[in-house]
Amino acid sequence: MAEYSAPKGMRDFLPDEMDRRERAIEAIKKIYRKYGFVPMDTPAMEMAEVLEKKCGEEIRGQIFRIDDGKHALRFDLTVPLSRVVSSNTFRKPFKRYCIGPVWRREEPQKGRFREFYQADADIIGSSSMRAEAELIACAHEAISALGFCGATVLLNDRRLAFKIAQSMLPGKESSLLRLLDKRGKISRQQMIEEFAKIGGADPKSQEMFIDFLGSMEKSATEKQRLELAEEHCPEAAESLSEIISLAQEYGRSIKIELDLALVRGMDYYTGPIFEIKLGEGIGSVAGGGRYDGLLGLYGQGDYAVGISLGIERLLSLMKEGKRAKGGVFVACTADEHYAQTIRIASAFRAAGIVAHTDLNSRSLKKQMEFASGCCAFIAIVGEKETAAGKLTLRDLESGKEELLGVEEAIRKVKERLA
RNA sequence: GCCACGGUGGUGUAACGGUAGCACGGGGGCCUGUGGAGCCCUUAGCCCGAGUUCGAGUCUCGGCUGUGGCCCCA
Repeated sequence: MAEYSAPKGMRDFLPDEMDRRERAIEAIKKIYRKYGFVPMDTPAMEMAEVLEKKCGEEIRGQIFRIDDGKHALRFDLTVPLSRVVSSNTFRKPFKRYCIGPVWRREEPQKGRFREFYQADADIIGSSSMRAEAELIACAHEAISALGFCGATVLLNDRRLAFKIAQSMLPGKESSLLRLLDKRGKISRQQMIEEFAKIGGADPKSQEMFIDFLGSMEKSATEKQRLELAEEHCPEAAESLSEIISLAQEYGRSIKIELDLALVRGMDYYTGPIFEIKLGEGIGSVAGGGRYDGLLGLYGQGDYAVGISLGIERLLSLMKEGKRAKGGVFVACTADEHYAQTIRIASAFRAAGIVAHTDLNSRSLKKQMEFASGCCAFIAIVGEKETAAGKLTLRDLESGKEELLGVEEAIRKVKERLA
């Protein structure tokens, strides 16, 4: 056990791990850019009052405060975005992405850390459901770019959920929504008991509640669920059906399920909300929704909708891949040849090939040993090579070696690594 | 914030309350220009602090931290 370790809930990313992270982040960035999102980032810390303005009590207690509470570390990427956009003029719709760390002071556990990365894409300035559909399609594509297939999008609308809750337990909507969110995790009997606890003890409410649970289970088809939505909140139902039909046009055969009990945590959502999950028993890997009210808290209000990919969860589900052995180790047999070694390594690098040189003046044997752990080739530079203006290129896998000019060697390496 | 179980070199592990060992990894050598094997040397550890005891890695308590669960969330 080291005397000093990373702070609680925070991690060091060693090279193999970091390599996977960077690859995943690059893959996501590439998709976001393809959909026209531009990069934008904000500081790790914000004025505390900015963060406190709109976050539930739960998150408030998780904020990392510094400077006697005057400043604090951002707990998500959406609130800082709202601050920036509400006091700047961007051509609308403004579409940005941001991949970076956020901090929450919680008890660490599976898939949950005190410092973790989110990959957000947001659209500011569009009230149309086209924005939702685009975000869903984009996130779906990003997730499949990471090698996951069969992702399912769960879709609901805050307005609808609220209306339904209101019809059953006026005044206790948020408790009821939280309870509905547990559906599937606890038994039906427990659901009913919990429902009674939060105020639905009378037979009439219970009947409505059981009725609703039953109708959700019975509504096997999207059409039936939409009809159920229509009954409670026509405007939400219209939005939902629009999102579904638009999303189908992205040519990705995106599987969308209406989940009338989907709630999501952040209380700034005002309209459609969505999550993406990869399968039963695996938590969601992305979530988002419309938060039209948030920007107005910081200045100029505007429409806004966003989605956030949970990098940590996605990475933990990805197969552990070893870094590929690539590149060339340019070995040097004696100090007087090191200058030539540098020149040859530089030539490889100029050609786009990863090149190492021996920094520790070690024996050729040691250099071979080291090279075999990370490289595909070793290029030996010694007396006879320097004299001939060439190098000995050895394929570390086959063990074959030959005396080549630098240009030939580069061609050979490229051929092999292609 | 709550609950359960853990914490021995960098990693993985062993040691009845009695000298902290082993393997892998790292560095060097056997081998002064050719790797993956073998052998040798070396490096490096009982999470922290109290208590019980002649004596604590081992028992007790507290803290820190890790894993998992609850809550909540990504």
